[in-house]
Amino acid sequence: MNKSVSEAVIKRLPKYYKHLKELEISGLTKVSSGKLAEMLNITASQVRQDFCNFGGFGQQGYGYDVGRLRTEIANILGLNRTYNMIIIGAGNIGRALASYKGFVNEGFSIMALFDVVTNDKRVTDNIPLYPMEELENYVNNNQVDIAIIATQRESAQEVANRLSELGVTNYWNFAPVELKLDNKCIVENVYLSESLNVLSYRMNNN
Amino acid sequence: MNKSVSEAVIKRLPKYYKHLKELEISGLTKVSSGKLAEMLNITASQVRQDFCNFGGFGQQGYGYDVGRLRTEIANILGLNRTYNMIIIGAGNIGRALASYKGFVNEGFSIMALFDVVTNDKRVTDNIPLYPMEELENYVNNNQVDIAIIATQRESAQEVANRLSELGVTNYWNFAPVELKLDNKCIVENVYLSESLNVLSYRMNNN
DNA sequence: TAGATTGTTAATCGATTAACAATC
DNA sequence: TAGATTGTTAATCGATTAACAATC
Repeated sequence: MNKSVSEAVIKRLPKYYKHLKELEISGLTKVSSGKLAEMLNITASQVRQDFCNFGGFGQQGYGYDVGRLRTEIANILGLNRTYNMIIIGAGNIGRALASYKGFVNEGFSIMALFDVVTNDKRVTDNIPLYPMEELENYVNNNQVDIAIIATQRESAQEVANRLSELGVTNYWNFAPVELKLDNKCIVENVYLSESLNVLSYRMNNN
Repeated sequence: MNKSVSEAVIKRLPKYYKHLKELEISGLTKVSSGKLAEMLNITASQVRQDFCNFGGFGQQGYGYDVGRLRTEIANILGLNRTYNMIIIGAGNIGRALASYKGFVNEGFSIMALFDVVTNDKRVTDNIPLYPMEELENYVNNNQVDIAIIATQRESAQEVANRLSELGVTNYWNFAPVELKLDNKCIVENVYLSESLNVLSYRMNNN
């Protein structure tokens, strides 16, 4: 099993998962590597190789059972459990993520928002907004699986350090910096401006 | 010159650019491939190979001139001009992007927001919010370089079709669907839930 | 049984890394 | 001149693709 699954494969897993959910909703119960390949715009070979990394979930001559495959991939992705998340930074992005309903369905719940300024900002939906001073107290008394860093670039590292000392190891980072944390920490970055720059690159080089 | 630059290289360009800006701010005027490699966490060879794709901007025995290199990469990325953007969908993400100040510095300005519901929502900062019926009229009378799709999943494709018919060819898509548009269109996707799923994968497989 | 389609090995392709002559 | 460092070619590594025996 997963002794170093390549980055490329990992990035495709959520795509498989998404398409399998769609297939399941549309009532299909079986799917072939060829069909999945078409949906993801890759080759059937690659689909089979990808699943082979995890043992292979198909049946020769038949294909893959949609429900089974979806469950297997959900397990691989860790979607068979729930995650408590907090957001640091109640600015535009922080509040947008807080009120976005899409994550909860997949087991990711946002428990609290933190910001230096708490007065002029409303609590978003039913999620409480705490001042930064409350961070230590909150984390010590609540399970925090993932911290979402949605602060200004300047304070992101400092906030991550504080969280790291409190034992938080998993970060979804929206600040345009590379967080330097010790090796046991896991950081997944969303660098919006890089994405926008790639778009403008393509606009000028196609 | 750029006869098929690989995806991997393209994705690194914004990172080079970001670090070069930092170097410039910190007052450094020269930088070596080794130094840049260290900043990006790659090898010096790779840095030189990357720049070689575009002709090479260095000087043997010296290194790269920070200002020159930054300008060259800015040109490659198309950052030597401005872009007029509109946002379709004034929900959480749409409004967050509208009020985010970071893009304007790089020449990306948000000119208008569109949504089916315009009454109960305030105009964000100074950006006007129009009803969807105004879309055709607006696009026909204003330069729109990039459309940001921030609608619900369900309406994203339909909105993109409308824009495409109006001649808009460049899309920054935040809806969790793959937009199907003709080949001359350029779509750059930001799939937040895929990023979150990769995070949970790593949390469960490290 | 015949047809379909997997899992997996082998071949190919492309990206990364190493090496080094060129030269500032 | 000697040291540093590029641009670029060659070697290596890893990912994708092709092929096919196994088998449902």
